[in-house]
Amino acid sequence: MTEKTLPPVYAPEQVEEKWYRFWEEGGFFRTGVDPEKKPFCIVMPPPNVTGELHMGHALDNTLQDVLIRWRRMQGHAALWLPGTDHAGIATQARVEAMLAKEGMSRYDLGREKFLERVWSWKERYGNRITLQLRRLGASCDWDRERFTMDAGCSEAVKEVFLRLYDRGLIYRGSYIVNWCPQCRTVISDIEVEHKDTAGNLYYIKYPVKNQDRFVTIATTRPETMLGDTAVAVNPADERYGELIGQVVVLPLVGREIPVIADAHVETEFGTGALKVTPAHDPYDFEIGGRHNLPAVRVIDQDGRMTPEAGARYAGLDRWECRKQVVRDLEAQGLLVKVEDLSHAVGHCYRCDTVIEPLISKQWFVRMKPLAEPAINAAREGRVRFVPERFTKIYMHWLENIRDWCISRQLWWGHRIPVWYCSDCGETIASGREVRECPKCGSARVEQDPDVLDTWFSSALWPFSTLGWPGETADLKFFYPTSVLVTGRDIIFFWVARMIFMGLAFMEDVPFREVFIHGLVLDALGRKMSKSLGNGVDPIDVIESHGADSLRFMLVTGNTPGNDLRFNFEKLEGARNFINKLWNASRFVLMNLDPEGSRAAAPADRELSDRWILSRYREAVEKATAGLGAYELGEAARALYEFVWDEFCDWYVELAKPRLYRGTPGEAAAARAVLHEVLGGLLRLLHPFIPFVTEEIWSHLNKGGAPLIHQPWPEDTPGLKDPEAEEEMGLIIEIIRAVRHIRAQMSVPPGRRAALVLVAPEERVRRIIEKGKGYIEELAAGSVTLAAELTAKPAQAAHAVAAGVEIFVPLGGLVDMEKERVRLAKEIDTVEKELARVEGKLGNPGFLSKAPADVVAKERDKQVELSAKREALQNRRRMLGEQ
RNA sequence: GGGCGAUUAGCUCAGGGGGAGAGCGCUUGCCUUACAAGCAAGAUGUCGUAGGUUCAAAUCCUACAUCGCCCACCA
Repeated sequence: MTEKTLPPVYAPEQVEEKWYRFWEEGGFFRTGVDPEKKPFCIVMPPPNVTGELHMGHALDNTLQDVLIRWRRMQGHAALWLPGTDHAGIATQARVEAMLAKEGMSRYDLGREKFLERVWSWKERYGNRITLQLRRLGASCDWDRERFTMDAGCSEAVKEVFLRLYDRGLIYRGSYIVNWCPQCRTVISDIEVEHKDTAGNLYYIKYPVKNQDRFVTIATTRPETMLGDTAVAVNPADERYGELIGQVVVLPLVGREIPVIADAHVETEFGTGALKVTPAHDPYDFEIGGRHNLPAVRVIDQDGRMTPEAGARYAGLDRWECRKQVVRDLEAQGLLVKVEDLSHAVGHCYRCDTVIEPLISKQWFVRMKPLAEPAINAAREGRVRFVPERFTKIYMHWLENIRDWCISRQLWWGHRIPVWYCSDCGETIASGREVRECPKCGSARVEQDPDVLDTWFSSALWPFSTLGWPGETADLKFFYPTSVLVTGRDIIFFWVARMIFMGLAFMEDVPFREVFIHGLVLDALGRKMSKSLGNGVDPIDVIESHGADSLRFMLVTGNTPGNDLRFNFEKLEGARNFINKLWNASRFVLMNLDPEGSRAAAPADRELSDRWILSRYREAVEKATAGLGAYELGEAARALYEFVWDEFCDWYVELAKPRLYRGTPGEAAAARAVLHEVLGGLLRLLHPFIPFVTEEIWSHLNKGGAPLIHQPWPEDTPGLKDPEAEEEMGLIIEIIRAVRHIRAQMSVPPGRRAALVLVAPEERVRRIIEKGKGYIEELAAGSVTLAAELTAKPAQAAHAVAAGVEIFVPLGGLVDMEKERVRLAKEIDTVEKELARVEGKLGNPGFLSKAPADVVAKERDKQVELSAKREALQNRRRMLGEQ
């Protein structure tokens, strides 16, 4: 009776919360070390604590959840370890913005108070995204939730820093770095986004000292000329040969600077003469290093000109100064021309401000020694990318890697565990607070004010979350983790760094496989972004269509590594599918044997039962294979097709007459098979759409164990029933043909028509015999057709002669004549090829001289071709010889 | 400048050496006791262009074109 209470439309909002609570509180997501089971572990890419769930997260976490739920059902110790990232710049900026509203800056509060504010902000808002992940259905082991700045992770960060420092792989130095004047911190090379920007190329004359001539240089940044300390030309450049070693007078400044030769100067670009500003250009910095040039710093940390730029310019904003310099040059007649130029300009990935290269003292990680093992690991296949092509991108980056700048001028983050003695200048790296200098005993020691790049702690995530630097059972059991699922946008930021850190500290890769997915684009194919305002909020979607619909939409039609367009039609398609499943289940539940007798002896099964069970095996096979190959979209699609096109459209319809009008035995058999297949389907679909399947399961298996812990259906290709599949396949074709006749040709009841079956006669008779009932049922009203079913065109003609007016060749809804021609051609080519192979094999010279494997290959080919020829000839026979 | 991906039905996309696929949209007919978020029947494609390999190419190879992405110190 309760079955009747199931509404005809599935209402996700009424069940999702209930089931999530049931799973979480029931401890169904919990996993620990279990030597009886195989470990399967995914460490979640930690979303920013400041974050709100966006479509990218939804996709990433859906894929992970599908894999985890699948492996859990397969009986693995499936651990999905969640957590969040402290997101240095992002979080600090968020809290600073809050302070700004109160009219304060972090400096007003001071470091300690400010950090307190950030922590309380984190306590208050930091769990937001994890709550949103729950709504998506993410089956993480929340008891193990971690944070990149919790005690354990902080311990790991310190330990790694100190060990790298001891190994000489971390050093401090003055280098030119990418400075963001807005965020007021240095950022690493990969945090700089190069954007093509429309700019100008200014041609400026530099007078040669004591001579009446000039060198004309070209620059996009005239304001930096105030810091020039040389002009460089290519030594092979004939135009400038005699100038090398001469001195030019820097306009506006009056400084005398040398003309030097450097082989890296392009002769083609601009005038071939390059102004050298070591303090404000990475390239010039290197030239400066090679030639021992002084660096004159003319721009400060706020992007303003320094006193060294000269009184006229000091204090000006860099853009203001550019205009001023150009005006001044023009006034002095030193500006030759200005050209338009589109060139790549570095922007801050966070705030989009134009990066200012500055010389600054920072901490770096020496990358070459760390990169090498990471390259080897990929080359040797110890870590495998899916899709494969991302291996190349990863390798290319590591092969050309430069040292990693890891210090950040922020307060929120892992503070660099280094102290400096202001008396003797000693640098002390330590895991503990240092109060006095171990060298001179001075108490005037101060910790480095900077913190580490956020990605430094993320790089340790796969082992810091499992208890490193302790030697935990978790580490032994779950490390290396099974797979990393992430977007291709953070291969460098994160994936590569985890790999080299894992290799450096765990002596093994952090994960065996990296499953890369693309971006979620909007309906027009654009990146979803806040500034465009084209983002779709996953929570809105969950509220309107349910989490299962969102998940299913994200998984289907998505192939590894490729972008995915979000559109509502697809979402509706997913919802409709879920509703279809819901209704098919309603049907099964309504017809369930009230006595609960489910088992039907195989003997009671009829053709359609055998058929659907066999098709079900096929679905199991495809779903399992798809999941194993990370072809989740393919797996989901196979299930979609099975549910809709086979189970609903055919089997359920074929079961109805037996349920409604059949003998008790027939009805019981149908019920049992419906129950069995639906039960299996729910398992297969559970990883993709966990809520609705668990809900249906609870009705189907009252009082039983929940679906989430049911075993995944075994892949049993041996239980397939090819005979049933073939017979049923033909019957389905017949039914479709009969319907076609009726619909297209409007056969009124009572009028006679004939179907021509393209198959050997005795088979046709058998099929017709078996399929008669089905045909009468599903092509009702056409019953008079059944008697006329016939095997050969000739007989069809006979039927026509006997007053039958319409006939349609089956399989022959295709053009029979065209088919015959095609077949003839194919047989011809196969025969030709076969003749060639047989000729070869009949040649004693070939047999005695050719290598054994070549001969074997030819023999295989012969067998294959003969089989093919036979199949083709059979088909031709079936078409009916003329 | 280098690398990668895409190009298949009106739209969004799967597939992939031998008979062109799905969803949506469209046409026609249906509220048939699971479902109108549905059922049944249909129409629609020289699979970007040009070469090559092959008995056979939408599929593999090579160029090219268009779009997109990533990397890069031509100021």
